[in-house]
Amino acid sequence: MKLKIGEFARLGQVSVQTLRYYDDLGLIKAGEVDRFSGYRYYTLEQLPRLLQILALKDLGISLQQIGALLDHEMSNIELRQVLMLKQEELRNEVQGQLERMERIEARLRLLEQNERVPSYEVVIKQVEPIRVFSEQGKVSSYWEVDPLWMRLHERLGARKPAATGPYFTLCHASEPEIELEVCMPVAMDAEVDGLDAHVLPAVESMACTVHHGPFTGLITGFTALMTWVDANGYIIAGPDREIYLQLPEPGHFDSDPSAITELQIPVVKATA
Amino acid sequence: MKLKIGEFARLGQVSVQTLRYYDDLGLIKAGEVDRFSGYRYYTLEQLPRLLQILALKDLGISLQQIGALLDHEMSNIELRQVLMLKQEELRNEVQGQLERMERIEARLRLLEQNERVPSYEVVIKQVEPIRVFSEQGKVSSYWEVDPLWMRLHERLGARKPAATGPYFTLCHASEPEIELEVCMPVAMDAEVDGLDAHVLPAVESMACTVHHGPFTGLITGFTALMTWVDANGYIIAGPDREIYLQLPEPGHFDSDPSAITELQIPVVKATA
DNA sequence: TATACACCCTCCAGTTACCATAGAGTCAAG
DNA sequence: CTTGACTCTATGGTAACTGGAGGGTGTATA
Repeated sequence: MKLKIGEFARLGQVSVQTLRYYDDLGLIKAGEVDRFSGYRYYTLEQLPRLLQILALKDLGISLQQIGALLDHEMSNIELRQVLMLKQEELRNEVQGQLERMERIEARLRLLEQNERVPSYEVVIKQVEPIRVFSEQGKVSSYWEVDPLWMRLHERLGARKPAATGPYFTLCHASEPEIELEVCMPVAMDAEVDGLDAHVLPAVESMACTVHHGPFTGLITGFTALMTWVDANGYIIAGPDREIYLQLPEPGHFDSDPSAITELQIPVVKATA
Repeated sequence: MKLKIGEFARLGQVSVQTLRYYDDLGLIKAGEVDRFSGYRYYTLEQLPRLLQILALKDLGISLQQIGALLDHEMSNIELRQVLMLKQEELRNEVQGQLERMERIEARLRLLEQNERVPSYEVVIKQVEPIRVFSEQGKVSSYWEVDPLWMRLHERLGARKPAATGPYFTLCHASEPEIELEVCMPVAMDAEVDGLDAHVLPAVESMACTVHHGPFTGLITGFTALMTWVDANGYIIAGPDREIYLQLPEPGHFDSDPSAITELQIPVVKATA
């Protein structure tokens, strides 16, 4: 009693191509192949093997592994490990998908209010430790930060080391007073005698967005960023940063539309 | 201020190849390409677009759709639909994955007890309606089913229509008495004058396995099937079927190892 | 000025588990 | 003998990249 491939396929609830594919892979060879026509013939005895394949595939195991398994090249201790790994993988995937669903919800809510594609996109990055020369101080307004830059400039004097990235500002506190730190990133081994640089530790997850336009708009950028952070179930976990990717023309800080500034806030997932 | 592809990639936290890929797709073209070296140069102004792409991708939207979206070929009503569809899709996926995890658990438990790959694989199929000529009756034991077959045979006499599949038995009840129905599947339009066939309705989900060996072992097959059904959170929802894919040699029902029988039980997912 | 080294280019192959199609051959019934 | 359902091989496609070969470019240092 031989079955043509189509009949066998129906019994196993798979497509004919799939069977041919498995044949090519050697996963389940046809019991007999007609020498002249090339027709594959299967027997009912092969059905259990096909079903085993489908069952294992259904658990998410790759065809390669299934092959190894069925040819007894894999002990059931290994199978166990594979299964537990798969489970772990699935757990993570489910977790990720749930988070993605949350983000979609947030986006849909945003869409309710806003008409167009939002102007601020937020991403979560990891940030490496950065070594900086910096100058910290209290200011009475965000526009009074210049003196800090000048002090930094003076301190470094002529022996300025090379900056390894754009300058930025850290905001340590805004209440009761605004406390800022202006930073110039330098190489990990850079030294200027008599001055000490310090290292900002790495940040696991940093919510980031990019503001495009004059500094007067930075506040809306921060607002959008904070809104996102909140809507996506994060909480703030450190001083935020303002990174001057592209400075405005000197003297036009409030009007040059070509300025580009990255806004960053360290966050952690709220565990509620 | 132009950025080389590597710098731009770092800002967006993507790989250089990815940027080149997106360039090929036209998703985000380099702002300038050196005519001679072929070097791509990006500007900071392009960063927001890249971040938008990444944000949308992160929501699970395909690059194609993102392209359409950013080029304003897709209204935000459509975006909304896409997002809601995605959400639905994710919900189903999560559902599926949770079920898969359950199956893996069941398999792991099975592995605890059993040493080898299990001898019975279970699959869930959909089953089409089947038209049958059948003979129903009560028997005192599963070995007393022969008379039913003979009655069916007699009734059909010489005017036997062609069977459209293997013969099978339905088990309507096993308590207090065993009530069986022996069936011969026929075409939907087959008629034998004076006899009426009836139609077994389609079954949404049928738990199926294949028993390979003499009939005496059928009981272990059914046991395995029921165990699986139970372990995977299903409950029985109709009469089971025994399909004689390959009958044993006549007179050796209890010993012929080449018999192949498919065991089927209609089930529904337990809603607990 | 030479050279080292990091960076960039294009093109191609590979990943997974199949599906679709073309063009040709085969089988069983009427 | 034809018809229609089936089968064969071989190739190309899917999504979103990754990796590599083989070769050119840009800049900082010796």
